[in-house]
Amino acid sequence: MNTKSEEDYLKCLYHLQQGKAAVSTNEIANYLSMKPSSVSDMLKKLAEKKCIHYLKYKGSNLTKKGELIALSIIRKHRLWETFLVNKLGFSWSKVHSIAEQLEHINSEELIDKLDHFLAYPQLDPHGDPIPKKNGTIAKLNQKLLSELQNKEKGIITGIKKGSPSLLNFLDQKKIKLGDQIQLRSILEFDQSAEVFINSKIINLSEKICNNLLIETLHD
Amino acid sequence: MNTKSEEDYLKCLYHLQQGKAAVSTNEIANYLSMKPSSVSDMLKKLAEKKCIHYLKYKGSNLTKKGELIALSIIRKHRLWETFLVNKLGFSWSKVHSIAEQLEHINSEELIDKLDHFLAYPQLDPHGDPIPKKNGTIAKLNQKLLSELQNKEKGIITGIKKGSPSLLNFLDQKKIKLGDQIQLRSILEFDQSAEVFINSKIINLSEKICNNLLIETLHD
DNA sequence: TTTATTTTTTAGACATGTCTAAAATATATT
DNA sequence: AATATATTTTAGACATGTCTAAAAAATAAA
Repeated sequence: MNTKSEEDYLKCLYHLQQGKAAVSTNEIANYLSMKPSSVSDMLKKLAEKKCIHYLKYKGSNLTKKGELIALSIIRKHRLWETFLVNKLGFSWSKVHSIAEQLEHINSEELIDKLDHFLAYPQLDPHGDPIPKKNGTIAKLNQKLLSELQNKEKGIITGIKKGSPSLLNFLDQKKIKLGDQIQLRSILEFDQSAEVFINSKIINLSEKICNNLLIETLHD
Repeated sequence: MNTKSEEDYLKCLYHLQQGKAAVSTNEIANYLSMKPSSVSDMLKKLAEKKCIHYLKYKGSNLTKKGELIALSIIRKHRLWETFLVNKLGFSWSKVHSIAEQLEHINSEELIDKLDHFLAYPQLDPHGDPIPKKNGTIAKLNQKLLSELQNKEKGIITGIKKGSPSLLNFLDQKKIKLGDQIQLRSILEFDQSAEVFINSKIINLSEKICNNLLIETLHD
């Protein structure tokens, strides 16, 4: 078993190493709000446990073993966030710090049952993919609504330029980030879209389609 | 804020001091599977934080402050147990160790929302009363089914002599510990009871009424 | 390519919460 | 009441995970 601290480092490595070959000690220290010397100590320990590859002065990155641990923490974090928002009615923005605590609870059966209770969600409330039990994780696949294939569905994860007027429009239509949406058809004459959302079909203008980010789902 | 360790000691004190004037160091050590010397150290610390009254060589007990902390931990523990059983489908016997972890999660809003989600339960799945947010806690009020007032309701929390044949009978009738039950009437000629349980009315013999423990509820 | 700067590691300190062994106190026995 | 036994505390050690300050290595600048 791993300590909370070790888990935090592995999760941090996972987030920082995306794409990169190695992560520097300073980056980690900065991310975790710790001193580089503390990070050095922990990196040594994680290397001994075969969770990371670590070359002094050169940086570190996760081994397969470390990556699987990181993914299981991220899985727990995102499932708990989903629970907090979907079941307990928390808002979006307040769940992160609570999930940071819950992600360290240790019980495989708990997570299996939570996953089932939530009906095996694919994305968390922020639109990030939830790793599967076996450690696979879907790549983010964000598109504009206007780029969706016909009948393709996904989850509204954001808007293109942060224009507040669009947020207001969505609000007024009772559309929230996190809602599922499916493209039903694009109308010829004005390129507006017929979409299925919240159990009904509505029409969204071309401009809106060009500014609404959708994380596509494939089941 | 208190550490997990401090919380464990306070909760332990709460459980051990019921009725007694003071709890001995050895009792605590035994309950927590620790050495008495470790307990001494912690008692000193908790006394400094005004969570306990502590007289060297004489034993300790909770202050009002310590008691409120203990009750808030017990509240969290029992709410989480209720969640695990009622929502996630855990069995009775497996929830304790998971709740031991969850009870240390720190977020008042989380517990408020969980309480609401569970519809403000009064008893946990083991039939123990759940402390209220303000620190009040109902006294256990276990009676035999045969001692219930007419129309009184409660939760089945156990059987008198652990007779397995009664458990089998309950099983067969799909009655479980934790089920709510209400006495509707006692029939004159054989003292058998008409009770409302699991959305239907059934008849239970006098013998069964004399062996079924009910934790009565008053709302 | 030598020097200055930045990054990283090492060495040693500290807090927390545990332990063992020994000393102090309380309780039980005769 | 004196002695034996049991309980509790103290003193000192250790592991974990952090820190500061100094040394070592890598990188950038002149």
